[in-house]
Amino acid sequence: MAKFSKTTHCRFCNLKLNIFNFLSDDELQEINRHRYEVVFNKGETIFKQGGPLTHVACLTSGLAKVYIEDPQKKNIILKILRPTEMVCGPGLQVDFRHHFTVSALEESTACFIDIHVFTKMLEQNSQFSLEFIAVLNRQSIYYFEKLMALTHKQMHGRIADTMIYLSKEVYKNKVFNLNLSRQDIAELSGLTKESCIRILKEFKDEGILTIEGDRIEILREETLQKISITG
Amino acid sequence: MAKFSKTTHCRFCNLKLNIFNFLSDDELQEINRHRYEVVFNKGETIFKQGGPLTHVACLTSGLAKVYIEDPQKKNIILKILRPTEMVCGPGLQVDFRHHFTVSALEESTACFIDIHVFTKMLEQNSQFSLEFIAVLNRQSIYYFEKLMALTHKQMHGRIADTMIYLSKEVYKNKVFNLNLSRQDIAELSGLTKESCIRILKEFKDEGILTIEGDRIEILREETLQKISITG
DNA sequence: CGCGAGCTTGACGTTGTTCAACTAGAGTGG
DNA sequence: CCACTCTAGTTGAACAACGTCAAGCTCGCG
Repeated sequence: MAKFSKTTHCRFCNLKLNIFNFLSDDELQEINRHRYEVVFNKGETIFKQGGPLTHVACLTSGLAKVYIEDPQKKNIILKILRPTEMVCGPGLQVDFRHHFTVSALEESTACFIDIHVFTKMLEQNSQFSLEFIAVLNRQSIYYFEKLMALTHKQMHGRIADTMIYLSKEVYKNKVFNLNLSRQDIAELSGLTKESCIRILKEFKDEGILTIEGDRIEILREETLQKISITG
Repeated sequence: MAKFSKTTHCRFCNLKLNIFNFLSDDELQEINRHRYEVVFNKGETIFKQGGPLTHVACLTSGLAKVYIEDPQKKNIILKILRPTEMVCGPGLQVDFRHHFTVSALEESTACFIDIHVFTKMLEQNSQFSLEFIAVLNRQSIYYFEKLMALTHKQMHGRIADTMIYLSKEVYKNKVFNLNLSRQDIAELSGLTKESCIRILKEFKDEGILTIEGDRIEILREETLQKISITG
Protein backbone atom coordinates (compact mmCIF):
# COMPACT_ATOMS: atom_id res chain seq x y z
CA MET A 1 0.00 0.00 0.00
CA ALA A 2 1.06 3.56 -0.61
CA LYS A 3 2.91 5.18 2.26
CA PHE A 4 0.93 7.80 4.05
CA SER A 5 2.72 10.73 5.49
CA LYS A 6 1.15 12.58 8.39
CA THR A 7 2.07 15.85 6.86
CA THR A 8 0.41 15.31 3.50
CA HIS A 9 -2.07 18.04 2.82
CA CYS A 10 -5.60 16.90 1.96
CA ARG A 11 -5.21 18.55 -1.40
CA PHE A 12 -2.38 16.21 -2.36
CA CYS A 13 -3.48 13.17 -0.40
CA ASN A 14 -3.90 10.20 -2.68
CA LEU A 15 -5.87 8.27 -0.10
CA LYS A 16 -8.89 10.47 0.03
CA LEU A 17 -12.33 9.32 -1.00
CA ASN A 18 -13.87 10.21 -4.33
CA ILE A 19 -16.42 12.35 -2.57
CA PHE A 20 -13.72 14.82 -1.51
CA ASN A 21 -12.84 15.48 -5.11
CA PHE A 22 -16.00 17.59 -5.27
CA LEU A 23 -14.46 20.07 -2.87
CA SER A 24 -12.54 23.12 -4.06
CA ASP A 25 -8.93 23.76 -3.10
CA ASP A 26 -10.08 26.30 -0.54
CA GLU A 27 -12.50 23.87 0.97
CA LEU A 28 -9.87 21.14 1.18
CA GLN A 29 -7.63 23.70 2.81
CA GLU A 30 -10.24 24.24 5.48
CA ILE A 31 -10.83 20.51 5.97
CA ASN A 32 -7.08 20.09 6.28
CA ARG A 33 -6.92 22.66 9.06
CA HIS A 34 -9.59 20.87 11.06
CA ARG A 35 -8.54 17.27 10.72
CA TYR A 36 -6.16 15.06 12.60
CA GLU A 37 -4.85 11.56 12.32
CA VAL A 38 -4.90 8.84 14.94
CA VAL A 39 -3.22 5.46 14.92
CA PHE A 40 -5.20 2.68 16.57
CA ASN A 41 -3.86 -0.65 17.79
CA LYS A 42 -5.64 -3.88 17.09
CA GLY A 43 -8.80 -4.14 19.16
CA GLU A 44 -9.03 -0.45 20.00
CA THR A 45 -12.29 1.41 19.66
CA ILE A 46 -12.49 4.16 17.05
CA PHE A 47 -16.13 5.15 17.59
CA LYS A 48 -18.29 3.93 20.44
CA GLN A 49 -22.02 3.25 20.12
CA GLY A 50 -23.92 5.75 22.23
CA GLY A 51 -20.98 8.15 22.33
CA PRO A 52 -21.06 11.67 20.91
CA LEU A 53 -20.76 12.10 17.16
CA THR A 54 -18.14 14.81 16.90
CA HIS A 55 -16.16 13.67 13.88
CA VAL A 56 -16.35 11.84 10.60
CA ALA A 57 -13.54 9.35 10.09
CA CYS A 58 -11.73 8.11 7.01
CA LEU A 59 -9.67 4.97 7.32
CA THR A 60 -6.35 5.53 5.61
CA SER A 61 -4.66 2.28 6.58
CA GLY A 62 -5.57 -0.94 8.34
CA LEU A 63 -8.93 -2.68 8.72
CA ALA A 64 -11.84 -2.10 11.09
CA LYS A 65 -15.22 -3.59 11.90
CA VAL A 66 -18.44 -1.62 12.17
CA TYR A 67 -20.93 -3.32 14.45
CA ILE A 68 -24.09 -2.81 16.41
CA GLU A 69 -23.73 -3.75 20.05
CA ASP A 70 -26.39 -5.71 21.81
CA PRO A 71 -26.96 -5.80 25.59
CA GLN A 72 -26.89 -9.60 25.48
CA LYS A 73 -23.60 -9.73 23.63
CA LYS A 74 -25.21 -10.76 20.37
CA ASN A 75 -23.67 -8.19 18.11
CA ILE A 76 -24.07 -7.79 14.39
CA ILE A 77 -21.13 -6.72 12.27
CA LEU A 78 -22.54 -4.43 9.61
CA LYS A 79 -19.44 -4.16 7.51
CA ILE A 80 -15.68 -4.33 7.40
CA LEU A 81 -14.05 -1.00 6.76
CA ARG A 82 -11.15 -0.80 4.31
CA PRO A 83 -8.65 1.98 3.73
CA THR A 84 -10.08 4.96 1.98
CA GLU A 85 -13.56 4.30 3.24
CA MET A 86 -15.43 6.84 5.29
CA VAL A 87 -17.55 6.27 8.38
CA CYS A 88 -20.19 8.78 9.22
CA GLY A 89 -22.72 7.67 11.77
CA PRO A 90 -26.44 8.03 11.07
CA GLY A 91 -26.63 10.27 14.11
CA LEU A 92 -25.55 13.17 11.86
CA GLN A 93 -28.27 15.83 11.93
CA VAL A 94 -30.39 13.56 14.13
CA ASP A 95 -29.15 13.07 17.68
CA PHE A 96 -25.40 13.49 17.12
CA ARG A 97 -24.60 10.19 18.80
CA HIS A 98 -23.09 7.02 17.39
CA HIS A 99 -25.44 4.16 16.58
CA PHE A 100 -22.69 1.62 16.06
CA THR A 101 -19.21 0.89 17.31
CA VAL A 102 -16.14 0.88 15.09
CA SER A 103 -13.03 -0.96 16.22
CA ALA A 104 -9.69 -1.74 14.63
CA LEU A 105 -9.01 -5.32 13.49
CA GLU A 106 -5.34 -4.54 13.01
CA GLU A 107 -3.15 -1.48 13.45
CA SER A 108 -5.03 1.24 11.60
CA THR A 109 -4.83 4.91 10.85
CA ALA A 110 -7.88 7.13 10.68
CA CYS A 111 -8.27 10.72 9.64
CA PHE A 112 -10.79 12.61 11.80
CA ILE A 113 -12.69 15.54 10.38
CA ASP A 114 -14.62 17.85 12.66
CA ILE A 115 -18.34 17.39 12.17
CA HIS A 116 -19.00 21.14 12.05
CA VAL A 117 -16.56 21.63 9.23
CA PHE A 118 -17.99 18.61 7.43
CA THR A 119 -21.52 19.98 7.81
CA LYS A 120 -20.37 23.38 6.59
CA MET A 121 -19.10 21.73 3.41
CA LEU A 122 -22.43 19.99 2.97
CA GLU A 123 -24.13 23.37 3.28
CA GLN A 124 -21.94 25.34 0.97
CA ASN A 125 -21.13 22.77 -1.71
CA SER A 126 -24.21 21.22 -3.25
CA GLN A 127 -22.32 18.74 -5.40
CA PHE A 128 -20.55 17.45 -2.31
CA SER A 129 -23.88 17.23 -0.52
CA LEU A 130 -25.56 15.31 -3.36
CA GLU A 131 -22.66 12.92 -3.46
CA PHE A 132 -22.94 12.44 0.28
CA ILE A 133 -26.63 11.61 -0.17
CA ALA A 134 -25.52 9.01 -2.71
CA VAL A 135 -23.16 7.51 -0.13
CA LEU A 136 -25.97 7.31 2.44
CA ASN A 137 -28.33 5.73 -0.07
CA ARG A 138 -25.77 3.14 -1.15
CA GLN A 139 -25.43 2.20 2.49
CA SER A 140 -29.20 1.83 2.84
CA ILE A 141 -29.34 -0.48 -0.17
CA TYR A 142 -26.60 -2.56 1.42
CA TYR A 143 -28.52 -2.72 4.71
CA PHE A 144 -31.59 -3.93 2.81
CA GLU A 145 -29.60 -6.82 1.37
CA LYS A 146 -28.19 -7.59 4.80
CA LEU A 147 -31.66 -7.56 6.29
CA MET A 148 -33.00 -9.99 3.70
CA ALA A 149 -29.98 -12.27 3.96
CA LEU A 150 -29.93 -12.45 7.75
CA THR A 151 -33.66 -13.00 8.12
CA HIS A 152 -34.45 -15.30 5.22
CA LYS A 153 -31.36 -17.27 4.30
CA GLN A 154 -30.17 -20.20 6.28
CA MET A 155 -26.74 -20.93 7.68
CA HIS A 156 -25.02 -22.20 4.55
CA GLY A 157 -26.25 -19.28 2.47
CA ARG A 158 -25.20 -16.74 5.06
CA ILE A 159 -21.70 -18.15 5.48
CA ALA A 160 -21.38 -18.30 1.71
CA ASP A 161 -22.40 -14.62 1.58
CA THR A 162 -19.81 -13.73 4.17
CA MET A 163 -17.03 -15.61 2.38
CA ILE A 164 -17.93 -13.94 -0.93
CA TYR A 165 -18.05 -10.57 0.82
CA LEU A 166 -14.64 -11.05 2.40
CA SER A 167 -13.07 -12.23 -0.82
CA LYS A 168 -14.64 -9.73 -3.21
CA GLU A 169 -15.18 -6.62 -1.14
CA VAL A 170 -12.68 -6.71 1.69
CA TYR A 171 -9.54 -8.56 0.69
CA LYS A 172 -10.17 -8.40 -3.07
CA ASN A 173 -8.51 -11.74 -3.54
CA LYS A 174 -9.39 -15.44 -3.56
CA VAL A 175 -6.68 -16.05 -0.98
CA PHE A 176 -6.54 -13.99 2.17
CA ASN A 177 -5.20 -13.96 5.69
CA LEU A 178 -8.16 -13.46 7.90
CA ASN A 179 -7.81 -10.95 10.67
CA LEU A 180 -11.29 -11.75 11.96
CA SER A 181 -11.99 -14.33 14.65
CA ARG A 182 -14.59 -17.08 14.21
CA GLN A 183 -16.80 -15.01 16.45
CA ASP A 184 -16.45 -12.10 14.02
CA ILE A 185 -17.40 -14.27 11.06
CA ALA A 186 -20.38 -15.50 13.06
CA GLU A 187 -21.43 -11.92 13.83
CA LEU A 188 -21.12 -10.98 10.16
CA SER A 189 -23.40 -13.91 9.34
CA GLY A 190 -25.87 -13.62 12.21
CA LEU A 191 -24.95 -17.01 13.67
CA THR A 192 -23.31 -18.40 16.78
CA LYS A 193 -19.61 -19.15 16.73
CA GLU A 194 -20.32 -22.90 16.93
CA SER A 195 -22.67 -22.97 13.95
CA CYS A 196 -20.24 -20.86 11.96
CA ILE A 197 -17.40 -23.30 12.64
CA ARG A 198 -19.53 -26.27 11.62
CA ILE A 199 -20.50 -24.76 8.27
CA LEU A 200 -16.93 -23.69 7.52
CA LYS A 201 -15.82 -27.23 8.20
CA GLU A 202 -18.46 -28.58 5.83
CA PHE A 203 -17.29 -26.17 3.13
CA LYS A 204 -13.73 -27.33 3.72
CA ASP A 205 -14.70 -31.03 3.57
CA GLU A 206 -16.59 -30.43 0.33
CA GLY A 207 -13.56 -28.75 -1.23
CA ILE A 208 -15.24 -25.37 -1.61
CA LEU A 209 -12.43 -23.65 0.25
CA THR A 210 -9.31 -24.37 2.28
CA ILE A 211 -8.58 -23.14 5.78
CA GLU A 212 -5.15 -23.34 7.34
CA GLY A 213 -5.00 -21.24 10.46
CA ASP A 214 -5.79 -17.73 9.32
CA ARG A 215 -5.29 -18.39 5.63
CA ILE A 216 -8.43 -18.95 3.59
CA GLU A 217 -8.54 -19.75 -0.09
CA ILE A 218 -11.77 -19.83 -2.08
CA LEU A 219 -11.56 -22.81 -4.42
CA ARG A 220 -15.01 -23.03 -5.94
CA GLU A 221 -16.50 -19.59 -6.11
CA GLU A 222 -19.38 -20.59 -8.39
CA THR A 223 -20.48 -23.16 -5.81
CA LEU A 224 -20.45 -20.47 -3.12
CA GLN A 225 -22.51 -18.21 -5.37
CA LYS A 226 -25.01 -21.01 -5.89
CA ILE A 227 -25.28 -21.70 -2.16
CA SER A 228 -25.70 -17.98 -1.53
CA ILE A 229 -28.65 -17.78 -3.95
CA THR A 230 -30.47 -20.95 -2.94
CA GLY A 231 -30.30 -19.81 0.68
CA MET B 1 -58.70 13.95 9.07
CA ALA B 2 -58.47 17.29 7.34
CA LYS B 3 -60.04 17.43 3.91
CA PHE B 4 -57.57 17.69 1.11
CA SER B 5 -58.48 19.55 -1.98
CA LYS B 6 -56.73 18.70 -5.22
CA THR B 7 -56.38 22.33 -6.04
CA THR B 8 -54.63 23.37 -2.83
CA HIS B 9 -51.34 25.02 -3.62
CA CYS B 10 -48.30 23.53 -1.89
CA ARG B 11 -47.80 26.86 -0.20
CA PHE B 12 -51.08 26.57 1.67
CA CYS B 13 -51.21 22.80 1.99
CA ASN B 14 -51.52 21.78 5.62
CA LEU B 15 -50.59 18.20 4.87
CA LYS B 16 -47.05 18.79 3.80
CA LEU B 17 -44.07 17.45 5.63
CA ASN B 18 -41.96 19.53 7.97
CA ILE B 19 -39.08 19.29 5.58
CA PHE B 20 -40.92 21.37 2.99
CA ASN B 21 -41.14 24.26 5.40
CA PHE B 22 -37.48 24.89 4.63
CA LEU B 23 -38.39 25.85 1.08
CA SER B 24 -39.08 29.42 0.06
CA ASP B 25 -42.38 30.51 -1.49
CA ASP B 26 -40.77 30.55 -4.91
CA GLU B 27 -39.45 27.05 -4.45
CA LEU B 28 -42.82 25.76 -3.29
CA GLN B 29 -44.28 27.42 -6.33
CA GLU B 30 -41.95 25.43 -8.53
CA ILE B 31 -42.65 22.18 -6.67
CA ASN B 32 -46.34 22.88 -7.07
CA ARG B 33 -45.97 23.22 -10.83
CA HIS B 34 -44.24 19.85 -11.08
CA ARG B 35 -46.35 17.70 -8.82
CA TYR B 36 -49.51 15.73 -9.30
CA GLU B 37 -51.84 13.70 -7.15
CA VAL B 38 -52.94 10.14 -7.66
CA VAL B 39 -55.61 8.18 -5.84
CA PHE B 40 -54.81 4.51 -5.33
CA ASN B 41 -57.27 1.75 -4.50
CA LYS B 42 -56.57 -0.82 -1.83
CA GLY B 43 -53.92 -3.24 -3.02
CA GLU B 44 -52.60 -1.07 -5.82
CA THR B 45 -48.89 -0.55 -6.30
CA ILE B 46 -47.53 2.96 -5.79
CA PHE B 47 -43.85 2.21 -6.41
CA LYS B 48 -42.52 -1.06 -7.75
CA GLN B 49 -39.21 -2.59 -6.68
CA GLY B 50 -36.84 -2.60 -9.66
CA GLY B 51 -38.85 0.09 -11.46
CA PRO B 52 -37.48 3.52 -12.40
CA LEU B 53 -37.21 6.13 -9.65
CA THR B 54 -38.77 9.15 -11.33
CA HIS B 55 -40.66 10.72 -8.44
CA VAL B 56 -40.71 11.21 -4.72
CA ALA B 57 -44.11 10.57 -3.14
CA CYS B 58 -45.89 12.04 -0.14
CA LEU B 59 -48.86 10.19 1.24
CA THR B 60 -51.64 12.68 1.91
CA SER B 61 -54.37 10.22 2.86
CA GLY B 62 -54.75 6.50 3.46
CA LEU B 63 -52.17 3.92 4.52
CA ALA B 64 -49.51 2.02 2.59
CA LYS B 65 -46.90 -0.65 3.20
CA VAL B 66 -43.26 -0.38 2.16
CA TYR B 67 -41.73 -3.80 1.60
CA ILE B 68 -38.79 -5.58 0.06
CA GLU B 69 -39.83 -8.30 -2.33
CA ASP B 70 -38.14 -11.65 -2.31
CA PRO B 71 -38.05 -14.10 -5.22
CA GLN B 72 -39.31 -16.83 -2.91
CA LYS B 73 -42.27 -14.78 -1.72
CA LYS B 74 -40.72 -14.15 1.68
CA ASN B 75 -41.11 -10.42 1.82
CA ILE B 76 -40.19 -8.07 4.61
CA ILE B 77 -42.38 -5.09 5.37
CA LEU B 78 -40.02 -2.28 6.30
CA LYS B 79 -42.62 0.15 7.51
CA ILE B 80 -46.21 1.30 7.29
CA LEU B 81 -46.59 4.68 5.65
CA ARG B 82 -49.00 7.20 7.19
CA PRO B 83 -50.40 10.41 5.77
CA THR B 84 -47.90 13.16 5.58
CA GLU B 85 -44.98 10.82 5.33
CA MET B 86 -42.62 10.90 2.38
CA VAL B 87 -41.15 7.98 0.48
CA CYS B 88 -37.94 8.50 -1.38
CA GLY B 89 -36.20 5.36 -2.51
CA PRO B 90 -32.51 4.85 -1.76
CA GLY B 91 -31.94 4.66 -5.49
CA LEU B 92 -31.78 8.48 -5.50
CA GLN B 93 -28.36 9.55 -6.83
CA VAL B 94 -27.36 5.89 -7.04
CA ASP B 95 -29.07 3.83 -9.73
CA PHE B 96 -32.39 5.67 -9.93
CA ARG B 97 -34.39 2.52 -9.43
CA HIS B 98 -36.69 1.47 -6.60
CA HIS B 99 -35.31 -0.92 -4.02
CA PHE B 100 -38.66 -1.63 -2.40
CA THR B 101 -42.31 -1.79 -3.37
CA VAL B 102 -44.94 0.51 -1.89
CA SER B 103 -48.58 -0.53 -2.06
CA ALA B 104 -51.81 0.92 -0.69
CA LEU B 105 -53.46 -0.86 2.26
CA GLU B 106 -56.63 1.19 1.79
CA GLU B 107 -57.73 3.92 -0.60
CA SER B 108 -54.89 6.41 -0.50
CA THR B 109 -53.82 9.64 -2.09
CA ALA B 110 -50.23 10.39 -2.92
CA CYS B 111 -48.58 13.54 -4.17
CA PHE B 112 -45.85 12.86 -6.72
CA ILE B 113 -42.96 15.26 -7.09
CA ASP B 114 -40.65 15.03 -10.08
CA ILE B 115 -37.24 13.78 -9.00
CA HIS B 116 -35.40 16.42 -11.04
CA VAL B 117 -37.23 19.23 -9.32
CA PHE B 118 -36.66 17.56 -5.96
CA THR B 119 -32.95 17.22 -6.69
CA LYS B 120 -32.82 20.83 -7.83
CA MET B 121 -34.19 21.87 -4.43
CA LEU B 122 -31.56 19.76 -2.70
CA GLU B 123 -28.92 21.56 -4.75
CA GLN B 124 -30.07 25.09 -4.27
CA ASN B 125 -31.39 25.01 -0.71
CA SER B 126 -28.83 23.76 1.77
CA GLN B 127 -31.18 23.75 4.76
CA PHE B 128 -33.58 21.58 2.82
CA SER B 129 -30.71 19.31 1.87
CA LEU B 130 -29.44 18.99 5.46
CA GLU B 131 -32.94 18.21 6.65
CA PHE B 132 -33.22 15.55 3.94
CA ILE B 133 -29.97 14.03 5.19
CA ALA B 134 -31.59 13.94 8.65
CA VAL B 135 -34.57 12.07 7.17
CA LEU B 136 -32.26 9.51 5.55
CA ASN B 137 -30.28 9.06 8.75
CA ARG B 138 -33.41 8.58 10.87
CA GLN B 139 -34.42 5.85 8.45
CA SER B 140 -31.03 4.18 8.77
CA ILE B 141 -31.33 4.17 12.55
CA TYR B 142 -34.75 2.59 12.21
CA TYR B 143 -33.34 -0.08 9.88
CA PHE B 144 -30.63 -0.86 12.44
CA GLU B 145 -33.28 -1.51 15.08
CA LYS B 146 -35.24 -3.63 12.63
CA LEU B 147 -32.12 -5.62 11.79
CA MET B 148 -31.37 -6.33 15.44
CA ALA B 149 -34.99 -7.20 16.25
CA LEU B 150 -35.50 -9.54 13.31
CA THR B 151 -32.21 -11.36 13.75
CA HIS B 152 -31.88 -11.61 17.50
CA LYS B 153 -35.32 -11.52 19.09
CA GLN B 154 -37.61 -14.48 19.07
CA MET B 155 -41.20 -14.73 18.01
CA HIS B 156 -42.87 -13.29 21.09
CA GLY B 157 -40.57 -10.29 21.18
CA ARG B 158 -41.01 -9.59 17.51
CA ILE B 159 -44.79 -9.75 17.60
CA ALA B 160 -44.73 -7.53 20.69
CA ASP B 161 -42.57 -5.07 18.73
CA THR B 162 -45.00 -5.10 15.85
CA MET B 163 -48.02 -4.52 18.09
CA ILE B 164 -46.28 -1.64 19.86
CA TYR B 165 -45.27 -0.21 16.49
CA LEU B 166 -48.81 -0.39 15.12
CA SER B 167 -50.31 1.12 18.24
CA LYS B 168 -47.75 3.87 18.84
CA GLU B 169 -46.48 4.80 15.42
CA VAL B 170 -49.17 3.87 12.94
CA TYR B 171 -52.63 4.10 14.47
CA LYS B 172 -51.54 6.23 17.46
CA ASN B 173 -54.14 4.57 19.64
CA LYS B 174 -54.50 1.54 21.92
CA VAL B 175 -57.54 0.45 19.93
CA PHE B 176 -57.35 0.18 16.18
CA ASN B 177 -58.98 -1.44 13.21
CA LEU B 178 -56.27 -3.33 11.44
CA ASN B 179 -56.11 -2.99 7.71
CA LEU B 180 -53.24 -5.44 7.50
CA SER B 181 -53.69 -9.16 6.91
CA ARG B 182 -52.09 -11.76 9.19
CA GLN B 183 -49.59 -12.28 6.41
CA ASP B 184 -48.72 -8.58 6.61
CA ILE B 185 -48.21 -8.76 10.37
CA ALA B 186 -46.03 -11.81 9.81
CA GLU B 187 -43.95 -9.95 7.20
CA LEU B 188 -43.53 -7.01 9.56
CA SER B 189 -42.26 -9.43 12.18
CA GLY B 190 -40.15 -11.71 9.99
CA LEU B 191 -42.28 -14.78 10.75
CA THR B 192 -44.59 -17.11 8.89
CA LYS B 193 -48.32 -16.41 8.94
CA GLU B 194 -48.91 -19.51 11.10
CA SER B 195 -46.38 -18.60 13.78
CA CYS B 196 -47.74 -15.07 13.86
CA ILE B 197 -51.29 -16.35 14.44
CA ARG B 198 -50.12 -18.65 17.22
CA ILE B 199 -48.35 -15.89 19.13
CA LEU B 200 -51.28 -13.50 18.73
CA LYS B 201 -53.56 -16.17 20.15
CA GLU B 202 -51.22 -16.63 23.11
CA PHE B 203 -51.25 -12.88 23.76
CA LYS B 204 -55.04 -12.96 23.56
CA ASP B 205 -55.29 -15.91 25.95
CA GLU B 206 -52.97 -14.17 28.39
CA GLY B 207 -55.11 -11.05 28.34
CA ILE B 208 -52.40 -8.85 26.84
CA LEU B 209 -54.70 -7.74 24.03
CA THR B 210 -58.08 -8.48 22.49
CA ILE B 211 -58.75 -9.38 18.87
CA GLU B 212 -62.22 -9.36 17.37
CA GLY B 213 -62.00 -9.60 13.63
CA ASP B 214 -60.01 -6.55 12.55
CA ARG B 215 -60.29 -4.73 15.84
CA ILE B 216 -57.30 -4.95 18.16
CA GLU B 217 -57.07 -3.41 21.59
CA ILE B 218 -53.84 -3.34 23.58
CA LEU B 219 -54.75 -4.10 27.20
CA ARG B 220 -51.40 -4.48 28.91
CA GLU B 221 -48.87 -2.32 27.18
CA GLU B 222 -46.23 -2.65 29.92
CA THR B 223 -46.30 -6.43 29.49
CA LEU B 224 -45.77 -6.01 25.74
CA GLN B 225 -42.86 -3.68 26.44
CA LYS B 226 -41.35 -6.25 28.77
CA ILE B 227 -41.74 -9.04 26.22
CA SER B 228 -40.21 -6.79 23.57
CA ILE B 229 -37.13 -6.19 25.70
CA THR B 230 -36.56 -9.73 26.96
CA GLY B 231 -36.77 -10.97 23.37
C1' DC C 1 -75.82 -22.37 -2.60
C1' DG C 2 -71.08 -22.96 -3.66
C1' DC C 3 -66.65 -20.97 -4.27
C1' DG C 4 -62.39 -18.84 -2.90
C1' DA C 5 -59.45 -16.14 0.07
C1' DG C 6 -57.87 -15.49 4.35
C1' DC C 7 -57.67 -17.47 8.91
C1' DT C 8 -56.87 -21.18 12.33
C1' DT C 9 -55.19 -25.45 14.32
C1' DG C 10 -52.42 -29.58 14.97
C1' DA C 11 -48.74 -32.85 13.94
C1' DC C 12 -44.25 -33.18 12.49
C1' DG C 13 -39.51 -32.25 10.98
C1' DT C 14 -35.66 -29.24 10.46
C1' DT C 15 -32.68 -25.71 11.76
C1' DG C 16 -29.82 -23.62 14.66
C1' DT C 17 -28.77 -22.68 19.61
C1' DT C 18 -27.14 -24.08 24.07
C1' DC C 19 -24.27 -26.41 27.06
C1' DA C 20 -20.44 -28.84 28.29
C1' DA C 21 -16.18 -30.90 27.45
C1' DC C 22 -11.91 -30.99 25.17
C1' DT C 23 -7.75 -29.17 22.42
C1' DA C 24 -4.08 -26.16 20.97
C1' DG C 25 -1.21 -22.29 21.27
C1' DA C 26 0.48 -18.07 23.54
C1' DG C 27 1.89 -15.68 27.42
C1' DT C 28 3.42 -15.63 32.45
C1' DG C 29 5.93 -16.47 36.37
C1' DG C 30 8.44 -19.41 39.45
C1' DC D 1 12.31 -25.15 31.47
C1' DC D 2 8.14 -26.50 33.24
C1' DA D 3 3.62 -25.89 35.16
C1' DC D 4 -0.22 -22.60 34.94
C1' DT D 5 -3.66 -19.89 32.98
C1' DC D 6 -6.15 -17.73 29.32
C1' DT D 7 -8.17 -17.36 25.09
C1' DA D 8 -9.75 -19.05 20.66
C1' DG D 9 -11.12 -22.86 18.34
C1' DT D 10 -13.48 -27.38 17.93
C1' DT D 11 -16.72 -31.19 18.65
C1' DG D 12 -20.85 -33.73 20.15
C1' DA D 13 -25.32 -34.37 22.29
C1' DA D 14 -29.63 -32.57 23.70
C1' DC D 15 -33.08 -29.37 23.10
C1' DA D 16 -36.00 -25.45 21.80
C1' DA D 17 -37.64 -22.55 18.33
C1' DC D 18 -39.69 -22.08 14.20
C1' DG D 19 -41.21 -23.50 9.65
C1' DT D 20 -43.77 -26.78 6.78
C1' DC D 21 -47.58 -29.35 5.50
C1' DA D 22 -52.13 -30.62 5.57
C1' DA D 23 -56.71 -30.17 6.94
C1' DG D 24 -60.63 -27.71 8.39
C1' DC D 25 -62.89 -23.35 9.25
C1' DT D 26 -65.29 -18.73 8.33
C1' DC D 27 -67.13 -15.28 5.83
C1' DG D 28 -68.14 -12.46 1.94
C1' DC D 29 -69.61 -12.60 -2.70
C1' DG D 30 -71.23 -14.04 -7.16
